[in-house]
Amino acid sequence: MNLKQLAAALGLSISSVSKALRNSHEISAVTKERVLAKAAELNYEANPFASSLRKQKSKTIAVVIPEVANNFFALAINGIESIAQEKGYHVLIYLTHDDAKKEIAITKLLQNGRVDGIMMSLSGQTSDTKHLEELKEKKIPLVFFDRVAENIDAPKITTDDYNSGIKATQHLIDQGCKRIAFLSISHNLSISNKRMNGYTEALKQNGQPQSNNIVIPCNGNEEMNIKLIEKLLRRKNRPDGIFAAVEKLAIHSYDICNKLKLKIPRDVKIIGFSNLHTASLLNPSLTTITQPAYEIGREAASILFKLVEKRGFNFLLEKTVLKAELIVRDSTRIKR
Amino acid sequence: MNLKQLAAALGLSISSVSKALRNSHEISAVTKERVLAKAAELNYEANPFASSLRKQKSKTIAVVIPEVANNFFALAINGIESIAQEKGYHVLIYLTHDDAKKEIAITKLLQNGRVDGIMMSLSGQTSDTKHLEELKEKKIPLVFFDRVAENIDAPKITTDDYNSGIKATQHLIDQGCKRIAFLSISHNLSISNKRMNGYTEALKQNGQPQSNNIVIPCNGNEEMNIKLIEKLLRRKNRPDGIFAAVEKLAIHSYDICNKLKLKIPRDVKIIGFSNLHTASLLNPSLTTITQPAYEIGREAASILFKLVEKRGFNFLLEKTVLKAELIVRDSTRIKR
DNA sequence: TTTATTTACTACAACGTTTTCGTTAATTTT
DNA sequence: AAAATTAACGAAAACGTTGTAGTAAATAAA
Repeated sequence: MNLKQLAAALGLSISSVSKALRNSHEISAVTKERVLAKAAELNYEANPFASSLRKQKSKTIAVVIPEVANNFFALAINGIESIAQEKGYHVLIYLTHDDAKKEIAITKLLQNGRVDGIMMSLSGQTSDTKHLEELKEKKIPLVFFDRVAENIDAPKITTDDYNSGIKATQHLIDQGCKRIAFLSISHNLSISNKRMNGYTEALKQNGQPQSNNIVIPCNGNEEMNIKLIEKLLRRKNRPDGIFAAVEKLAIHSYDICNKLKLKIPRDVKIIGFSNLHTASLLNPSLTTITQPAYEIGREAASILFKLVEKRGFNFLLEKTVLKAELIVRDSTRIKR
Repeated sequence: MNLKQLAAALGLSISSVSKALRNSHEISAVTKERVLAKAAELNYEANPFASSLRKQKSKTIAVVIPEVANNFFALAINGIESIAQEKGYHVLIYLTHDDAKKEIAITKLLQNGRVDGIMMSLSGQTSDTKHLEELKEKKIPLVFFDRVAENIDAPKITTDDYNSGIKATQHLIDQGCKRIAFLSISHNLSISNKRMNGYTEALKQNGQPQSNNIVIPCNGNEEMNIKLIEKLLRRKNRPDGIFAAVEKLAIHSYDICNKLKLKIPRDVKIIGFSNLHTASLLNPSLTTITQPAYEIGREAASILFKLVEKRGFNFLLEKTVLKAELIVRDSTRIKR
């Protein structure tokens, strides 16, 4: 069922039917009625590829993220999808699994007009950003969220990672921690670095010497991370507080504490960035810095659509910073 | 950069270049080389809409699921995406949020050739399946996974829900439970019904009268579900075992036990279908029936691509049943 | 009444591919 | 050497839309 057949069934020209369907003023009201009725009757739906080809618009956006089995990204997708559905857009999803090569391959796929815009959260392995600059050169609207590329000129939606880093670290200090370790992810990621800077700053503010900083450079490799954390907790002067830059590292820390028979929070207090909805049910419940993931998704999508719909407007390059929340639970509670 | 420009740059006709790019035997080896080189140099990528329009193929599939902030679906997407990436397909994602109306609206969107195939897990509110029949009528390849529509003729990938239901219930019985409640979701969903049938069967096998069955009909509304579960646990002869058809209901049960100061597993033992990766870290750790979500996604995607690529082959209507695993943890452990 | 203007429609040329069908020239077969 | 085949390319017609540029008839303005 295409325009041609529909037009034939109506005894009208193809162009008239097309115009009637998009409610052009060139078509009389009665004819529009007839066309709409017939289209509904024959279950006509415009071919999206013909439309896209002709209009040079795909009504589709891409979401490129490291993974989906992660509450933060899942919630962000929820937010993105809600806006996309409102606006009548379609959402393509691509997973990098924190692999820079995949990220590059994916951006290649998106250079030929398949999508009207891209929302992206960088892979932890991404250091070279040539592929992102290519997207900018091709004028494809691009918005970063959470794991942003600082050196690329594009809107960025994040949380206040630096302040949250301070808040988390200060909280551990307030709970009596003397030796606090920071579990970082990829030094390529600004979120990791900002959270770390917050950590460093909080220690400094509390008069701790730089030499007290313990930064564990975790990365994409799970097994390696687990080993690093285990090694950390086996040190003779092991930390009494852990600040995990990311949910997974907090979970690993729990596992290893269990393995090593270390009691949380008695032996080690743990805080982590996390959107785990079972944080309160963990044993012990996990103190978290929780990001407004859903809102981040919605905000990022809104901005992307503004870019998409008002092309040429490049005034939307500002950063949007949303507030993350410290939720204190048992994993950092002082045992009475 | 399009074929025309590329052809001009090469001094060849459009059709020759097109053929060279798809490695046609009509083009000499030397010319092919030249074309490939130039295409790479000029960074040529075929316009996907023109190709799709011409070939009547979109190289895109749709994944329609209730939600993404759920480990089962997130892992399934991982599986789907991994196969799609191998095959060079793109993945559109649509969330129904367990709303039948949204599901219907989404299927409408997918009827016009936008996708070559659809993978679907039904919303819990879906009772009428007319919209699914329409997809079948339009000959759009369709594969169900997990939350399948029994009455629609399409490949279905599930886990052995009935047997898992028996296993879960038997486990509770073995752990000494005398009054076991089943928290169902939507009576429209065959997975819920099958799990319930397993529950019923296990009770029967253990000589319990039908009147001992306690089935709580939960549904999409969270607050309502929480109230139902709370009411259940406030009964004077409250159950000493809960079998949750779905992860979220198990989590709610934990919350309510906390609220009512009921000790798990002492007062109530809890088991649930779940892919929660923190199940072992909960307080107490949660006994689960865990589905091979990633494999389900991969299997469903593989079958879909077979349907897509060998159109007309309708022999692939069989059901695929994968095994779910009972993982015993503390929430059902007999206290010594 | 003649000339503008508006109304309601149609023809047709894109959009960028792919593919069928020609068309030469070169090669092979008789 | 003539005929038949093959190799390598090009012209042109789709695919299904949309928008521009007509074109009649009807209405309004002169």
